[in-house]
Amino acid sequence: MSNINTKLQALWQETSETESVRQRLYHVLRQSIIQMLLPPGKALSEKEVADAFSVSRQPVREAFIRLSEAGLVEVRPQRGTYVVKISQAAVLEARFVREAVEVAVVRQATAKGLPPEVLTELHDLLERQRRCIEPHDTIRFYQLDERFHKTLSLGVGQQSAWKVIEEVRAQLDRVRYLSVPDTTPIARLIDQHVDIVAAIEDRDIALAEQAMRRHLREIFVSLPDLVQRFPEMFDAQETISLIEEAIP
Amino acid sequence: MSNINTKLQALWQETSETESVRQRLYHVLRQSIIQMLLPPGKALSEKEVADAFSVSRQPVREAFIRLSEAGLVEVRPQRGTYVVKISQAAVLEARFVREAVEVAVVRQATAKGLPPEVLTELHDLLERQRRCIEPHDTIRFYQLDERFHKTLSLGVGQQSAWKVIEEVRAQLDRVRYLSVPDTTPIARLIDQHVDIVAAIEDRDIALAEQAMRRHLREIFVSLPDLVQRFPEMFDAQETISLIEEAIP
DNA sequence: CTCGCCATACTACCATACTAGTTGTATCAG
DNA sequence: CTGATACAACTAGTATGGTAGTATGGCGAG
Repeated sequence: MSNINTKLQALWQETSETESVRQRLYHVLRQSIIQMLLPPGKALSEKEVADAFSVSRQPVREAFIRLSEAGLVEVRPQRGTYVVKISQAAVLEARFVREAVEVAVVRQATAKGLPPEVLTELHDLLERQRRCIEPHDTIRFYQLDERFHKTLSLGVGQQSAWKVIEEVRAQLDRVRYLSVPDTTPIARLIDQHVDIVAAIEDRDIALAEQAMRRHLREIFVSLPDLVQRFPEMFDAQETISLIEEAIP
Repeated sequence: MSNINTKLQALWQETSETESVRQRLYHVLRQSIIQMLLPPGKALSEKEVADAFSVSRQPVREAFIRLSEAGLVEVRPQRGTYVVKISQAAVLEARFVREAVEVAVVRQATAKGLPPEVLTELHDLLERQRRCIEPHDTIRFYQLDERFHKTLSLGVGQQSAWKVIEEVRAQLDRVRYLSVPDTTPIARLIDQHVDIVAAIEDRDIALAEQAMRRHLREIFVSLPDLVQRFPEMFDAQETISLIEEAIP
C-alpha cells in the first residue's frame, strides 16, 4: 500500500533546507492538495502534521494560515483545519481572473514585442511539450505548461501578474489533476500554445487575445464532466448551471 | 506632538474584538503603512509592536508574514522587518494587474448587465462622492472610491477578482496618500466614474472598457510628480523611464 | 428506548521560552 | 591611531506550554 505520508515525506525531502520550515511545509502541503494526495474534505491538524515532519506546531500553523489565504484549506478555530472541497464557483472565478490577467499579458507581449531570448525559450518549451504527446505524460506537460505561461508573464516584465496567475491556478490545477491520467487533449493544448506564440510574432493583437481566451476556456468543457464523475470532490449544494452563467 | 503610536492605538481600538489578534494587527499595520503613518524604510520589530499593543510576539509575527506577502514589508531573517520603500516598478505592475481585472469586470457588467439594486448603490455612491468635492474631503472620497469599485466587482459576482484588486490596490493607494491633502482632482475622477456607469447602462462594452482604462491610468499623470517631490519615499536606483515603458 | 447532560478529548489561538544568526561597539594588539 | 576581534544587544525562527472553545460518546433520567 502506498501510504500518503510516505509521498509527503518524499516531497518534504525535495524541498530546500535553506528555506524556512514554514515555506517548506507550505510548498509540500500546497502540492499535495493540488495533486489530490490530500483529498477535499480531509481534516488536517497542527499537531498531526507537526509530528509527521518532526517539526513544531508553530511553522505548521503558519503554513496553514497561508494555505487558507490561498483558498486551499479552511481553518475553523477550535474545530480543525480541513482541505476545502472544490467549489465550482471558486474555479470559475479563478478562471475569470486568470483570463483577465493573461489576456492583458499577451496583449502587451504582442504590442511591445518579446525579447528574442524569450521567444527562443517559448519555442523550446513548445518542442519539449510535443515530446509529452506520445508517452502521454500529462504530469510533465502540466509542468511545462506552467513554465510556458510563466515565461510569457515574466517576458513582458509583469511579475505581479504572474504571482496572481500562480495563486488562482491552484484552484484550476486541482481540477486538472482530477482528470489525470485520463485523456487530456495534450496535442490540442499545444496547438493553442502555438497559436498564441504565432500571433505574438505576427504582432496581431486581436488574434493573440482570441487565442489566449480560447485556450483558457478549455476548462468549461471538462468541468461538467468531472463534477459528474467525482461528485464527492466538489462542494455540494452548488448547481451546475453556474458554468453557463460564466461563459461570456 | 501627535505620536504615531497614539494613532495606531486608535486604529487598534476600532478593530472588532471578534477578530483574531493576528487579523486585527494586520489591518492596523496595513492601514498605517498605506496612509504613511509608518513611512517607507521604517524598521519594525516583532517585540516592539507586541509591546505597543500588549500582545505576544506570535500574532505580530503572523501579521508581518501576511504583510510581506502583500509586498508592504520586507522580513529579513535575524535582521529585522522594514516597511518597503515605494517601488515604481511595483506600482506600475500593480496598476497593470488592476486594469486587466477591472476591465474584465466592467466588460462582464456591461455584457450581462447589473442587477437594479447594484445600479442603485452605484448611483448612491456617486452622489456621496460628489459631496466630497466642496469640502475637498480626499480621505472620504478614497473610501467611497474603494466602495465603488468593490460594488462593481461583487455586482458581477467576482469575489476573487475583488480580492486581487484589493491586494494590488495597497501599492497604488500608498502613492495616493502621498498626495493628500493636495489637489486631488476629485471632480474629474467622479466624472470618470459617471462615464463608467453610463456606459454600463448603455450596454456599450467598448465604451465601458475605454472609460475604465482611462480612469485607471490617472496615476501615470501623478506618479512622476510625486517621485520628484518625495524621493525619500521611493526605492532608489530606479529610473523614471519605467513609466513610458508601461503606457500601452 | 429516547433525550439531555456532562466528562473527555480533541482543536486552534495566544503566550512564553529557547535557539541561532546578525550587527554594532568596545576593547585590545600592533 | 588603526585594525581586528570578542562580546553585548539586538533580530527572527522555532519549540513548548497554557487557555478557551467545540465535538463527541457515554451515562443517567424520563
